[in-house]
Amino acid sequence: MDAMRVSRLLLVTLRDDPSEAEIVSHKLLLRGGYIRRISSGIYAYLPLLWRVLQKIESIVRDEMNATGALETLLPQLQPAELWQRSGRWDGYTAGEGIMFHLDDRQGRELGLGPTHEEVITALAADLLRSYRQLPVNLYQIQTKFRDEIRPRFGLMRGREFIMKDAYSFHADEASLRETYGAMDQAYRRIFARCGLRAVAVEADSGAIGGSASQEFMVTAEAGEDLILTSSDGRYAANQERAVSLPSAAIPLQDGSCRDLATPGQRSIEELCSAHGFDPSQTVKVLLLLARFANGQPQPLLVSLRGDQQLNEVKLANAVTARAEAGAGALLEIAPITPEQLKAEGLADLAFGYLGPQLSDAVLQGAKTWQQRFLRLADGTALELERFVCGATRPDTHLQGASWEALCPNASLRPAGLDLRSAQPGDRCVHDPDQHLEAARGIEVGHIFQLGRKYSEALEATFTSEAGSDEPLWMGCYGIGVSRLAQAAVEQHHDGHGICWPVSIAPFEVIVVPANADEPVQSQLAEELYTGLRQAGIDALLDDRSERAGVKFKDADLIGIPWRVVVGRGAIEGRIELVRRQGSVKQELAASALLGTLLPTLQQERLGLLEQPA
RNA sequence: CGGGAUGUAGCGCAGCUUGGUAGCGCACUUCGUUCGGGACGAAGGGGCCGCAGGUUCGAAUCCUGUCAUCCCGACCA
Repeated sequence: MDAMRVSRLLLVTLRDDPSEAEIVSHKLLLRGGYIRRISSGIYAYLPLLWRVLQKIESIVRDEMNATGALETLLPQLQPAELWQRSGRWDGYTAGEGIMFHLDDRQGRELGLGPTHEEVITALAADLLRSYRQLPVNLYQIQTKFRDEIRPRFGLMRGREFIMKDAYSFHADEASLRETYGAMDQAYRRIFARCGLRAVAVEADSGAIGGSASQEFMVTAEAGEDLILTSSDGRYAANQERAVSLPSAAIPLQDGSCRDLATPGQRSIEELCSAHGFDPSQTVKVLLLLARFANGQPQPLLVSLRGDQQLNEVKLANAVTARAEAGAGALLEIAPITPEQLKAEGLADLAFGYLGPQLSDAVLQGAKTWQQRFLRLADGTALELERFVCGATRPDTHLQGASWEALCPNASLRPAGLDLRSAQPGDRCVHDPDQHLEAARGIEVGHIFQLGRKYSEALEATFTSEAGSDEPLWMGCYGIGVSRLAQAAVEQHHDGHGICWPVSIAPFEVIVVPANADEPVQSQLAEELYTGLRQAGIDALLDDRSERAGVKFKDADLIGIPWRVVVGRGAIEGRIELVRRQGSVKQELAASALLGTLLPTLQQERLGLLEQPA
C-alpha cells in the first residue's frame, strides 16, 4: 500500500460545528473530514470514510461468505413491470412513495432500486428449477436509492446509502428458518466485530411484508426507534411491535346506561378530571381514514380503552389485512377532519363526543369514501363490562355503557385486536413479574422471513422432490453499511472527537512527530511508521509541519485508536503510546513499540467478539 | 405535505429594527518569531449578501414571489 501521510490525505478538519448537523455523529463526521453533503440526504464519502466503509464491508463479506452466501451485484435501474407484478409499484411511487422513478427514451418506466426483492425473485424464477439447487443465499453490497420523506442526521437517513442485502431461497419453511437463524448469528458476529453494542429486537415487517422479522439496534441516545426490553433480557421488541400486559381496568360502578352532561369536555383528561373517572373506565373512539393505492378511501372507527395509546403500525397491519381485494397498498391512515366531511358532502360530527355506536348512516351519501366504517377495537376496550364513552351528541357522554347495549347487532360490534402501544413500565407477557424498559436504538440491520409473497407474485417456482411445482420460500436480510458507520460514531465518541473501534477505524495507529522540523524526531517517526506498516499494521504518519497541538487535536477528532508520539524523548529513543479511548498514556522505548502494540491490536481487531472464529 | 426556523467569503457568525454600497473569528497565501494540546505579529487574497421581481435618488437591510437547507410529525438499512 502507498505511504499514508496526513499531508497527502486531503484531510480537511473543521473547528466549528457545521450548522447543518444536529446530532454528535453527524457533526463529528463533518468536522473530521469524513463526509460532505452534496444535496439533501446525499453525501460524498471522503477518503477517510471510504476506508471505514471498506473495512465494514470486508467484515460483512467475511461473515456472509462464512455462511455460504454468494456475493453478486444486481442492477440499480429496474423496470416498473417487475414492481407491478409484485404489486409494489404503486405503493412505492404514488403518494408519498419512496422510489425514485423515471421514464426512459422509449417511454418505459424505470425505478432506481430502493431494495431488490423483485429483481432477485425474477432471477430466481429464471435460475432455480429444482429443489436440488436449494437452499441458496445471494447477497450484494451496493448503493440504494430511497426518496425519503425527510432525510436527516447525515448518513442515518440518506436518500442514497450503502446497504448489504441478501436474499435466500428454500424448498420449504424449515430450511428458510434455518438460514434465518444462521443470518441472525452472522449478524451478531458482524456487529460485534465492528465493535458495536447491538440488540436484536422483534420487529414489524413493514412494507417488505412477510412473517417473522428481527431488527438489530445499535443502542444510542440519538436513535430514532424506541425499543422495549425486559430486565431479564428474554424479551426485546421495537415499540411498533411490542406486546405487554395492560394494567387492570378499575371497574365502573354498576348502573344502567345514562346520559352524562359533559359540556366542553372533549378529551379523556377533561372528562375524567371533571367527573372523577379513571381513564381505564372510558372508551375513546378515533375516527380515521385509510387511503389505498387503488381502492376507495375507507373510514375507520377505532375504539381504545381511555388510558391506552394507539399503535399505528398495528392498526395499519390490521387495516391491510382487512382491505378489499384490489385496493392495493395502504398509503396512509390519518384522522378525519371536519373539512374532509364537508368535502364528502357529509354532515358534521360531534368530534370529542363520538362513541363506538356511531352509525354507518353518517357516511350515507359520501362522494368517494366507502359508506361503511371498518370497526376495530383493542382488546382492553372490548373487555370492559361497563364504561363511559361519547354519546355521539354534542356535550354528552354515556355513563355505564356496555357493548351489548351499544351494539345489539353483533355485526356492528368491532373486531377485537391488539392495537395498543406497549409502554415502558408495562408488565411483560412472558413473565408478569418483569417490566418493560425503554431504550433508544439505531436500526442497522433487519432480517425477514418473507415466505412466498414475492415468489407467488412473480411466479418463481421450483420442482420439489415429489415432482410438483411450488413457489420458493424466501428470506431477506439487510444491513445499512453507511448507517452503521455513523452509528459507530454515535456509540463511540467523547468531547474531543470520534473513538473508532480498531476493527473499522480508517487507520489503526497514527504516528505523530511532535516537531517535524526536528530531524531526530521526524527520522524516528519515519522509522516507526515503516516498521508498523511492515508488521501489517494500518498506520498513518502525520508528517505535517504543524504544531504538536494541532496534530493531537486532529488525531483525536478523526479518532485513530492509537497514537505514537515521537517527541523530546526521541533523542534517547523514548516515545509515547496513547490510547485514544480514555487518553491512556504510556512511555516506552521505541524498540519496544511493536512488541507492546501488536498483541493488543490483534485482540482489538476482533471488536467485541469473544474469540476468533 | 402540515408546523417552525435559517439563507451574508471554504466554515462559524454579526450587520437588517432605524436603507447610504459589507464586517468579525477560524481557514487560505507570504514573511518573521514560536514549537508537546487548535501560537503570535505583520502584510495579503477571497463575497452578483440564496434567486427573481418591486418600492426608492439609493436595498444585505423594506415589500412580493420563489428556491434551498435544517428542526418537529408520517417513511426506513
